[in-house]
Amino acid sequence: MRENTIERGSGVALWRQIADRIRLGIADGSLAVDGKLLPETRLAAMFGANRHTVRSAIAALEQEGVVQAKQGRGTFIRRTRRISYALGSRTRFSSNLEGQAKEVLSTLLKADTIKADASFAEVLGISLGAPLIRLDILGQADGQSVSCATHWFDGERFKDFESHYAQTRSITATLRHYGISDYVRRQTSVTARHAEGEVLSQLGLAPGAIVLVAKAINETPDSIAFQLSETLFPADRVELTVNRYPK
Amino acid sequence: MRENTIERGSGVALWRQIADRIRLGIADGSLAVDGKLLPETRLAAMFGANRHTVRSAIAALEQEGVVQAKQGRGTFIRRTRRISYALGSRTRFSSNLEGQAKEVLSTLLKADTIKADASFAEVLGISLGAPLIRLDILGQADGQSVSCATHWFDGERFKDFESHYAQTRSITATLRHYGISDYVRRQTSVTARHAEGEVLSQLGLAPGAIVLVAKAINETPDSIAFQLSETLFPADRVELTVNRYPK
DNA sequence: ATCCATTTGTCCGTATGTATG
DNA sequence: TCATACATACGGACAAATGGA
Repeated sequence: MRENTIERGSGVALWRQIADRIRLGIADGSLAVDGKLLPETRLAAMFGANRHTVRSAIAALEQEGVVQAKQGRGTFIRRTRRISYALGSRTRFSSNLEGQAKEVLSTLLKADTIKADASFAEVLGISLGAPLIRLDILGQADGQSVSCATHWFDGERFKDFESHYAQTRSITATLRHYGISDYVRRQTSVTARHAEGEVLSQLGLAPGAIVLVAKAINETPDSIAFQLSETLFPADRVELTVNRYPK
Repeated sequence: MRENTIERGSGVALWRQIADRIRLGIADGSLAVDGKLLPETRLAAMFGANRHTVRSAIAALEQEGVVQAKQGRGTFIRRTRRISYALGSRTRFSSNLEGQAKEVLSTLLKADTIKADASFAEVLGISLGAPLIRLDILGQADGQSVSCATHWFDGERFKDFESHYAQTRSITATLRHYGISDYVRRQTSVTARHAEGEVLSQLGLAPGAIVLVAKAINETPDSIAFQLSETLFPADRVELTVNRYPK
């Protein structure tokens, strides 16, 4: 659908660019023939690179669990489709992935209380330095990490949020405990960057992988913002969708 | 807001990772003090890297036009905020950027007719191999490239689309000529990857830059899909937003 | 059972890019 | 600017495994 060129000598290693391209080529089927990747020599010719370089790319993909090479037989594809995550007014993690994965799991990675800085305070309508609850939650679908989210809540309004969350393992249920029976997403903004730091291991990504970054504001039906969040999605495993009629 | 770590030996050169981080740091203000970037030694300490490496990163950003280093004075920031592009039912390029840029420009890069493959044919309800009009359009705001879109239309329904577009320079106006006075976006899916090939020069990006990829389906009010598009946005210049009430 | 083409795996050496001090 | 260490990329040669003729 787009170009064939690979850019050399500048920041991103050839093998990594090729790995990205192969991952895409597997997804849209252009580089795969019945469950098998095209041979290394073919790929090398297509990308205008040395076979060794292609091998490095394949080794990285093997590390990620995308493919598995077998001597004398070829390189077999292990995982293919991308999960769709819908961005809408009623965005909820687990219900969002229903039908796409058999098993959907949320794990609390970290919970603590920090002080609100200016930008948080303004959006949430609290004072500068007021307590702010921060939760880090890992989302998995069928044993594969698909998201890593940080959520922020007003620490005074939601006292002991962590303990309620620990019991229910659901943000929606915990909010209900505080009298919020319904909420909607005021805004989501999306951008992308390289994954870095601890999220690499949390999401099981190879260094240099790209993550989608979705920042969201949730509000009650009377338009009071009560939650901010920043969620990272591995760009090769997840696509975000915006549909005509948000449920 | 997130980690400080930089990953070495991993496909993406340190200087490029640092350049990406500095670009972000400029956008959110965390690495800039009144129009100036923090000194190289400070940055080197923050990233746990050598000053030479930070200098390489800054040189790349200078090449991109993001900053300008002046001997003895510091490194000055030339461009800063990210443009917000709203994804909604009524997504139109130029009206979308109103208020964010003084000058919004669309340039036709290429127009041709190809044959529909299976996936295009199915969504557009045309037959396999039927003519498909393809337009490549560059979007600029205040002299800066912000998007590079490929649009596909049914070649039989929209005969001579290119020439009408050339006159009006507007897809909305051209569609009106074919009796489509209104249309909405059925779906947008978003993912991200490294920019590659000719879009690098079209968008004025450094190799290795990340682009958001938005694939969209537009339909008439009676739910007939008539247009597919794939738009690339430089992730460091644009954020995509989804709002509560799509206009 | 043997040969052959295909395909991945391993080893050598060399040149250039990246990162540090 | 220099020196050093390691990562990246290339080229060639050959070994090892596979499956079909």
